[in-house]
Amino acid sequence: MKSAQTSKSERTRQLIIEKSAVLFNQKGFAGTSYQDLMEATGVTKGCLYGHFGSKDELAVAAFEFAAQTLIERVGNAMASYEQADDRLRALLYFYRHYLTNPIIAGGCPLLNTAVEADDNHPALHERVVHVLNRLHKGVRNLIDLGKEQGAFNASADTHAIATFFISTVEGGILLAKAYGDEKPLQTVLDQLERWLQLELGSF
Amino acid sequence: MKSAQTSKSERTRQLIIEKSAVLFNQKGFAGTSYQDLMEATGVTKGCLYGHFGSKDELAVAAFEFAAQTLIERVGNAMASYEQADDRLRALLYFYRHYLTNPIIAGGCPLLNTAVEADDNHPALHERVVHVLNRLHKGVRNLIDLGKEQGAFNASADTHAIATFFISTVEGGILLAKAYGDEKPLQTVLDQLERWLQLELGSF
DNA sequence: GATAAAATAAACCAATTGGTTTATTTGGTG
DNA sequence: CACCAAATAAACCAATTGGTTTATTTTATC
Repeated sequence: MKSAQTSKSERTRQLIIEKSAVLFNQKGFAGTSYQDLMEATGVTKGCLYGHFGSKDELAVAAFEFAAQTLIERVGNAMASYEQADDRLRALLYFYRHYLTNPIIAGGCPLLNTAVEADDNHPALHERVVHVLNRLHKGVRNLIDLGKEQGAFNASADTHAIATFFISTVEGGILLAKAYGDEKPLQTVLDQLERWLQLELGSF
Repeated sequence: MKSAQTSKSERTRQLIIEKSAVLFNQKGFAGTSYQDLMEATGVTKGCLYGHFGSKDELAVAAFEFAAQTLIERVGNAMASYEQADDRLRALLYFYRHYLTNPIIAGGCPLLNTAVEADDNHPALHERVVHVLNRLHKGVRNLIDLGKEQGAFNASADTHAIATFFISTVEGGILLAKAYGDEKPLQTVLDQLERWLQLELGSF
């Protein structure tokens, strides 16, 4: 009827992924059981196994979805601007509302998954590294754009700034989540913004 | 009967705590089973339950130990200096070698435990917040000392700097752990050091 | 060297784990 | 409208989970 492109199966698969992503993000991989997944998705175990061969496979798909959503949201936040300085402001604004307007419940999936995966789950860990690379590259591209546009200091260390940016933001998210209060993240972003102005030239 | 300082029981208890702390830090609370704990401690299940009434209780004791060790190490790193600027340098130096000379295998227990606990484990979460507060207070005290000694800019925002400091360092540890490479942490600390020099006046 | 404290080995428990299979509906779609 | 993909309900599995109990052995300390 509606869409010839999304079959029932595909829609169910997507539903499973989206609901599972929240669970895994909140409870972690080891902390999430099939019982939890069945309750959260509203789908039977047989259906779950019909779409994903194992918990690992589902967890990877769920993380990919969460990461893709993150990347898209970051992209969308900046998409309407052409000037790098505007884009950078939009990026900071995006993270400023990260907790009140979350990508996915349970905090940053990159942070959460990285912590659990790096010692325990090679498949997930590999994806985490890949997404971190994408994010890092995105920030680097933004800085390089600003340099080309003459808005940013040409001698700024693009790579170091990108690393510092991601570390700072993830650390801020960690504190905000731990305290159940977005203020630490706001504080961190305020400081980061001032630092960026010094490093890149005022924007 | 009871011996003076370290009874057999106390020594075993400490052994259990120390070995468990590593496991929990690497595998997380949900990811660690009694089977794992028995193997890691070399002690039987009966002995484990003789000392700790439940996995929760043991996890809390193990985290307290890890956190106490962290606080002590940070303190020791700075203890031999009287000047706040020297202490701050020592603190940065301490974190510079955080991964090659780790407090406990598996990365930062504060970071790891915070991520798993805040949505799942109220008892652990409470301890995490408490330790974060202690750490924050420690950094604030250091900054205030520097102000009193006239080494740091008196108008610097102590609270915000402490928050930024912790966020940045934890974010750097996250990246370094994810990449299995201490370079991101080095980069982050380089940037943080430059930023602190600007904020506090060169030290 | 005696002895109480500490630790072991083991059986035991009910519940849950991740995962499989199959017969039976459901309902989307052609 | 009829068919078949998709989803359900259920039983089933062996292994493991956190946790308990008890009889036995080790050992620290007096």
